[in-house]
Amino acid sequence: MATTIRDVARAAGVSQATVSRALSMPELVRADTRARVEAAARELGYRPNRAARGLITGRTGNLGLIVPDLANPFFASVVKGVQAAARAADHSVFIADTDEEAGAEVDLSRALSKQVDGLILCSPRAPDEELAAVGSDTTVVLMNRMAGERPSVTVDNADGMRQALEHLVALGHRRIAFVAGPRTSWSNAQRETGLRGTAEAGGVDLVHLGHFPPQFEGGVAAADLAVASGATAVIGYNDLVALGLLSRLGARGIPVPDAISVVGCDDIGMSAMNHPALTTVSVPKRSAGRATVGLLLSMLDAGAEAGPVHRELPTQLIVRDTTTVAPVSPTKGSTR
Amino acid sequence: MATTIRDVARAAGVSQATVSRALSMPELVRADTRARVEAAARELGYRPNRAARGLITGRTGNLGLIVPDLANPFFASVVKGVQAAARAADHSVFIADTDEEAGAEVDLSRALSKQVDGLILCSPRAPDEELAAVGSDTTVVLMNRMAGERPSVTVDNADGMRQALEHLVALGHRRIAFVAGPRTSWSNAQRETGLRGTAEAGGVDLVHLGHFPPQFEGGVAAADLAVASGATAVIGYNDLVALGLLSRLGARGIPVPDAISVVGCDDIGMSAMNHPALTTVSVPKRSAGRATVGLLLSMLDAGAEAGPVHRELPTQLIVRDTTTVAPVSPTKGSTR
DNA sequence: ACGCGGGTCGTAAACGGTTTCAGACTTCCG
DNA sequence: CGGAAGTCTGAAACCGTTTACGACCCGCGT
Repeated sequence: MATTIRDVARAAGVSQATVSRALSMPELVRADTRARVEAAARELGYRPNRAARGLITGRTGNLGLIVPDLANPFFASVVKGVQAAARAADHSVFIADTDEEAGAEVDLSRALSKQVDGLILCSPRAPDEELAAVGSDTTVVLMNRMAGERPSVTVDNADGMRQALEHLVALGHRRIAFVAGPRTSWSNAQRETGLRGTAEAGGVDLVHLGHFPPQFEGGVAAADLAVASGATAVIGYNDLVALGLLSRLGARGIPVPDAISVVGCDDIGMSAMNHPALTTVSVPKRSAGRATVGLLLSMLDAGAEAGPVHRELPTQLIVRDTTTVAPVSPTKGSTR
Repeated sequence: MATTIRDVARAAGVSQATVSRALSMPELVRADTRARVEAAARELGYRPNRAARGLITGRTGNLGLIVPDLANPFFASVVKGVQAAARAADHSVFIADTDEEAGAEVDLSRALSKQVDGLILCSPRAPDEELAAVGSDTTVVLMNRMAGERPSVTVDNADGMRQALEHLVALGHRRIAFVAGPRTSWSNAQRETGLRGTAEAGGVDLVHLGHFPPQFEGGVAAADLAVASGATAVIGYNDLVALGLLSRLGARGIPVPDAISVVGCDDIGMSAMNHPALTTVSVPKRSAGRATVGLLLSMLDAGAEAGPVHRELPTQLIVRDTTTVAPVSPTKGSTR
């Protein structure tokens, strides 16, 4: 039914081999026959079947992307970056959403592995040993986390936290709360160590508030703990968490940023739209997506020659309206 | 390198044909040899190459999904629904993001058509004739719009608008503005006709405010026009638009809902999180995604026997905090 | 005239599966 | 014990493409 290479060959009066060559290695075939083939192909609307080609070349021209939750704007942006880069390189991308379901990435990656040249795995929470199970069949690059010797693309979370903390310190805050994300999240760990390091250096009281789901509701739940802690500023694991904080603080009538400053992380679109606009550390989501497919693609045609690679992208604090100088008389905490 | 059907055959001491049968038509092979084959397959970790299978069966087990913008939470939810349903049916899905770029769906669908059994096209803005160009090669079902005789899944936009309008009328509003979405958007047209119909029946002044981009910024831009129009309530094309309206109204110090009521459409997650929470007409995004793959899959194994099909899902007004009774003395407009 | 090399092109064998067809083996019955 | 019917299994063709190999033609040098 669909037009095949044989149809083109017949129409052009040549063999299939010539058609194949004319289209993919044009310099190997004489100019006039090449023209005949091209004309016939255009005429018949021929498009090579990539699956059949992949069968013999080993390259399918497909990439796989596994993310925990497409509805999370952070991942949505990453996906867009991946998409764009893949399309530019003439690749298609399978996208699978694990729905935050533990262990699903293993199944999904196995299902995909035969159909793709490489896999991008975005699995912040899965334990390392689980990741080890995936991708013996296909080349895998991790995104937004590191694990073992696996190639990966990450963002400099620790430095982002440093920027946020120094910003707050410069504003006079000395007791600062951090609303932690999921206990097993890789980037949460990064952010915590980043915070701890600069907190010690800067002499600030860092209050660690339990582990909360990295969503709006998590921030809502954490807000009361934050004000009770006597902190004059709160850093949310996430923009979503930070927005949750803002919401609950607003509901309680606590003015932001005058009574308490809030900063988020990720810089999702919503943050700029909020009122007041959220101060946040921006992570290059699109670029990270692009960089990851760049790395993956380069690994693919390097032919596993270079060792494991790692790229880390910078983060950047964006100061908006939810941070200001610390209130003059903090309710409690060390002001000495 | 990867284990093939031949490896399994050798390990089990049978031919490839038997392996193939044992795994896909188990009743055709004797119980003991079937057991041997299954054991060998499990042992070697054999997973059939779907691309190779597709080459001869014509079914790849892949679906394609083309959406205008993954970062838009509306589409993100739809995608999640599609994902879930596809996974349940043991299918993988290619996702392509056109980035709102006109004409991109044609290219993308052509690129994908050979690799998928069917295509879900979510292209609210493209003109009908452009859609006609896509999908002569593969079966296509439209999502969130109709066009010609194409099979499609939509939501009852018009009825949703009716519910919203009746809600506002019941609250005493008589002059109501609608912030229209893109001029060429199918669902915008649906929503406008739904509004116009019930507006006439209910005797309300419907103010049509230009065409705005279906985003937060669109709402921001439209807000001032809305208050100037003298309307006591505004319906946004979108939740994003409605949130933009709320933002600008808040910035101008106009109290919502006391001075003006606002209602959105779609019920994206953000709407419930806003303060005040947005009254909106909820559209079943996930279900729509699921229903679309259901329809597509049923068409695929019906073998093009049934004619074009259409499914329409209901919408449901969700009353939250941005709507209340009309203010007693509207600035202007017909109060007679 | 002959051999040789380079440029073009066709034949056929892969790739990893499925499916048709026919043969081999059982089983059962007369 | 022979044969018919039925059950399993294997050989081979096929899906659409790429590619190794060889055939052919041409012009060149000797």
